[in-house]
Amino acid sequence: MNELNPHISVDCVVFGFDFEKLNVLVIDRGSNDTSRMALPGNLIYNYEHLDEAATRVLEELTGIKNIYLEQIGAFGDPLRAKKQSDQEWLKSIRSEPGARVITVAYFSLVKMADYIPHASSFAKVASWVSVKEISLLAFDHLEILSAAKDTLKQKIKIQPIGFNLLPEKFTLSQLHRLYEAILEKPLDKRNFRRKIQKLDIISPLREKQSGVPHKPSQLYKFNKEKYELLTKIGFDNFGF
Amino acid sequence: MNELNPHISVDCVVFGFDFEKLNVLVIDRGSNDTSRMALPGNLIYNYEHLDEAATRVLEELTGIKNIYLEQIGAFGDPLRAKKQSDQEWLKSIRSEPGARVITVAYFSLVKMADYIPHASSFAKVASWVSVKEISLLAFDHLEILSAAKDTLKQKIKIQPIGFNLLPEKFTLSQLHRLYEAILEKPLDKRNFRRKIQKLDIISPLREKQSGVPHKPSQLYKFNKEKYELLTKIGFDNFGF
DNA sequence: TTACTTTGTGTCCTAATTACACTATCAAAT
DNA sequence: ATTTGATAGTGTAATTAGGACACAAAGTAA
Repeated sequence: MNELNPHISVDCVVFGFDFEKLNVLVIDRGSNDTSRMALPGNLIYNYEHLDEAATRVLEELTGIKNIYLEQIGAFGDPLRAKKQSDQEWLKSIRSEPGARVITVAYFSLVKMADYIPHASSFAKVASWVSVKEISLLAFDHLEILSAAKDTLKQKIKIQPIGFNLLPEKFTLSQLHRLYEAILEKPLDKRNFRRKIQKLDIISPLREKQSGVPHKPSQLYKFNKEKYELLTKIGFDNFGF
Repeated sequence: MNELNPHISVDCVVFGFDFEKLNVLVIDRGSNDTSRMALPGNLIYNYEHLDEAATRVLEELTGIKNIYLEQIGAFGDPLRAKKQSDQEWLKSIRSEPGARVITVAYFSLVKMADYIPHASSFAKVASWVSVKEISLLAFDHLEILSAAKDTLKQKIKIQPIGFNLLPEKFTLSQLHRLYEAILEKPLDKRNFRRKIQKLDIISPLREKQSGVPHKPSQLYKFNKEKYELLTKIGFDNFGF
């Protein structure tokens, strides 16, 4: 048995929604070649909780605090260091030859407006890429992304986490398109609206869209209090 | 930053069903004191996949192969080594002072008859303990057990994994009690039977119970083929 | 033969789901 | 001022699923 202990990193799948499709934050490690794009991640400190490490990595990258974060699981097989060939990255983690990396993956939901790549003053620049356009990523990050999508799909069926992807004020159409984007299937407009309204976890505001070249839409906000009531009853099924 | 790398272990929550309640395999590390009971687990080898490590640990412990295993997630905060006081265990993992342990937790579903503690010829003896009776475990294992129960509850709603806990031939009543035990809520007998039969993933055998002091029950087997058909349609909701 | 135990079944009522199409309201262009 | 284009917003009917509920049947044991 090799006595080397593995390195532990956290990788984050940060989802954002642009009112049309799901996007993910990726770090461009050179060209525009997707095989050189990676999920944001870093080694954990020795004194750090796993969840805190993920929070830190995201804040270092985007400056966003109070981010919705959820663990996906642990990834990393012993061949990972051999499969990937990025010597620079290997050095950057102070890798001894033969040492492996185990990564604990997280997924995160943020309001896209909270992170605008070129406005950021952070070292590595991450950029938003449509989830559908990603067919290759560095390391095992494609597998992690895939797991993140699955976890998100499941999770949104039992908890109202989608609101983390929308601004405080949003329209039913935006919420509708969000659910369609996450679940990757069309949902009937009227049935969706009826269902979401019956849940009674969103409240209409005294405000409508303005400046849009069509009928302005009613704005709503997520009603956390009413949702808390539901969970106390053991509610865990949004029926999608 | 401390340069020590953490140790990685796998811990397994092995569920078994005795036709009445859910049980878990725990290792008795001394007395009958539950604070000294722990989930089976071990350090991973450096050349080992995470899933393989979990498979190995279980086989070393119980001799069972082809076990249903699913990752729950990674656990372990930097204080774990301080919180727990078991010096013997610390030594057994060759722990440097200050080194932390991160554990990747798995849950596993086995047929209880496949592992009978005292018939085993394995070093550490694990024993079956009713899940409901466990209110304390060593390390952070109670937290892991709790996560395992939650994961199992969710998972059984979308995949027919419960059959891993039953023998090849089982009765509808046994399946019924299994679902009640996992979901921790009563399910109406007739409604349960109707629902499970409509799914069409179990097939009656030309065989009935015998030797029981009551009306003998029809035996069924899980029909994997029909289930595969369902999944191809994207079916993922058992409606519990 | 009786007592005991568990199996196995059907109906009614309510709630949830699906499929489906037209009018209303705004900005922009003419 | 009128038209065009775009999206918002709404209801109903038919089907399907879910929940509550009680009694006869088939075996063993006494």
